[in-house]
Amino acid sequence: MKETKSIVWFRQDLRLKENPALEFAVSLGKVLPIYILDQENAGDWPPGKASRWWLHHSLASLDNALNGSLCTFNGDPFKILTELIADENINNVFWNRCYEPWQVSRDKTIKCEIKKLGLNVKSFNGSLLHEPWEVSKSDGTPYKVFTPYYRQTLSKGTPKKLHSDYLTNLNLVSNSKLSGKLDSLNLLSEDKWSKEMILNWTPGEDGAENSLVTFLTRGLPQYKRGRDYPSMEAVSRLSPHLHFGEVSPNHLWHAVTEFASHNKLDTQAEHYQRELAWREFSYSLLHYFPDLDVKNLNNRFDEFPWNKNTELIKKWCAGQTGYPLIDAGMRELSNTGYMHNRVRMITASFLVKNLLVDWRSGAQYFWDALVDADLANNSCSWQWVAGSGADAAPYFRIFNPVTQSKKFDPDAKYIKQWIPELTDCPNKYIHDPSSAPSSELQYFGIRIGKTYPSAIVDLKASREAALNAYHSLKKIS
DNA sequence: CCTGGAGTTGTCCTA
DNA sequence: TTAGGACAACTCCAG
Repeated sequence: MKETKSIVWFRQDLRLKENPALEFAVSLGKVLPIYILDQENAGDWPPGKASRWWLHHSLASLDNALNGSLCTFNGDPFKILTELIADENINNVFWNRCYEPWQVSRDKTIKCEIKKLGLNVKSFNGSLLHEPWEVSKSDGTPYKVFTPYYRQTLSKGTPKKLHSDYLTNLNLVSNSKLSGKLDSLNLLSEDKWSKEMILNWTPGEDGAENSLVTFLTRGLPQYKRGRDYPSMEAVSRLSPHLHFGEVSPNHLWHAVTEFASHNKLDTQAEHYQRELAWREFSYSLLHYFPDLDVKNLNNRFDEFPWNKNTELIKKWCAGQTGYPLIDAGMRELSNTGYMHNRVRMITASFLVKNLLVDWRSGAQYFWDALVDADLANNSCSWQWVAGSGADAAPYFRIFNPVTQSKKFDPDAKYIKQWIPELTDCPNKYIHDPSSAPSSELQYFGIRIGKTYPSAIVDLKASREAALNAYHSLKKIS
C-alpha cells in the first residue's frame, strides 16, 4: 500500500501536543508541516507589530520542535497549497479552524477547491472549548448576556481532553528546499524594542507550559482578588500563548481544575475558568455578528458624537496623558506588548469616556501593540467598555483613573515601574500629580508640564461631557 | 405570549 | 468615617 502524505497547515495552533489536526494526520502516515503568512486576504487585520514579533519567535520554536522541517511561505494560501499538492504528491490537507470572518470565508473556499482536486481535506477544533455555532439559546439565536451563555456551556459538561500520545509516531517529510525560510517572512524588525521583548516573553509551546506552571503555583492561589492589582503576579499572562495556540483552552481548563482540586483552590479556579469562558463568548459573538470589529453591536451608538482630535489619541498612545496610572498602562503596552487586564479597562474607559474618542481608534492601536491581539477579544472588549457591546458596562459607569489608581495601585508600585520621572514623587501626590501643589512637587524634582505632563483633561468636566453625549443618543431600531 | 428577575470589573452624594 | 442608594432604562433570558 502506498504511503499517505498529509499537509498539516499550522495557523493559530502553533504546538505539537494536543493538536487534533496533527493527530489525525499522524494516524494516516507522513506529515508535511507548513505555515503560510497570509497578508493578502487579511483585509483590515494583518498581524500588527507585536503580533509579528511573537509569531516569528513562536514559529522558530515550532520549527525547532520539528527538527527544522517546518516549511514557511508568504502569500496566498490557495495558490501555495495547490502548488505544494502537485509538487509533493500530497494526499490530504488538515488544519485546525480559525474564526476571524476573513479566515472563515477563505478556508471555506480552499476546502471546497482542494476537495475538487480529489484530496481528503478536514478541519478540526484545536482552539476553543466549544464551537461558536454549538452554543445558542433554545430558539437558536445567540446569547448576548454572558452569565446565561456561561451556564449553558457548563451544562454541556467538562470540555474534552485532547491527546498527545500520537507524537511518538510522528513521521515528518523533510524538504530542505522549503524549510528554513522563516527569516524571509520578515516578521522581525531589528530594533531595541525587539531585543528587549525577548527578556519579557518566551513564545512557543515550552514557554506556554512554563507560564502555566508559574501561574498555577504563584497566581492561581490569589487569583480572585489579586487579579485586580497590576503590581501583583496574580494574572496568568497566558493570553498570547493562547492566541497563537501554543496551548489549548482545554489544556488550561483541565490543568487549572486538577491543580485546584489538590490545593483547595476551587473558587480561584472557577474565576479563571470564567475568563476562559469570556474568550469563548467573544468568539461566539464574532461568529454571529461578523462585523463586530467595525460596527456597534448596539446601533444606537452609530450616532455618537466622537471626538476626532488626533492630538489626544497620540498622547494617550504615548502614555503622556498626565494621569500616571493611564500612562503606566500605555507604557507597559508599548514596551512589552502587554497590559494588565484592569489597566486595560481603565485606559480604554479613559479614551472612550474621558477623551470621547471612538472605541475603534483604541481597538486599532491595541491591535498593533498587543502580543495577544485577538480580533474577537479585542473587538468585544472595546465595545464592552464603550457601552455598545454585549452585556456592556452601563454608560454611567465611568472609571475614575485617580480613584482606581489609589484603590488598585495604592503604593504606586506599578506606576513607578513604568514612569521613572515620578520615582521620587510622594505617594500622597503620585496618583494625580497635576492637582498637587507645584512647590511641593518641585522639592522632589518634579515640574508638571516639564518633567511630567499636566493632565490633558479635567476628570469631572470630561465625565459630565460623556454623560451628556450618551444622553443625546436616541433609540434607533 | 407573558412575566419577573437579572445583568464582569463604578462613582458620587448623602445621611 | 462609612454604608447605602441613585444613576436610567433597557434588554435579555428562563420559566
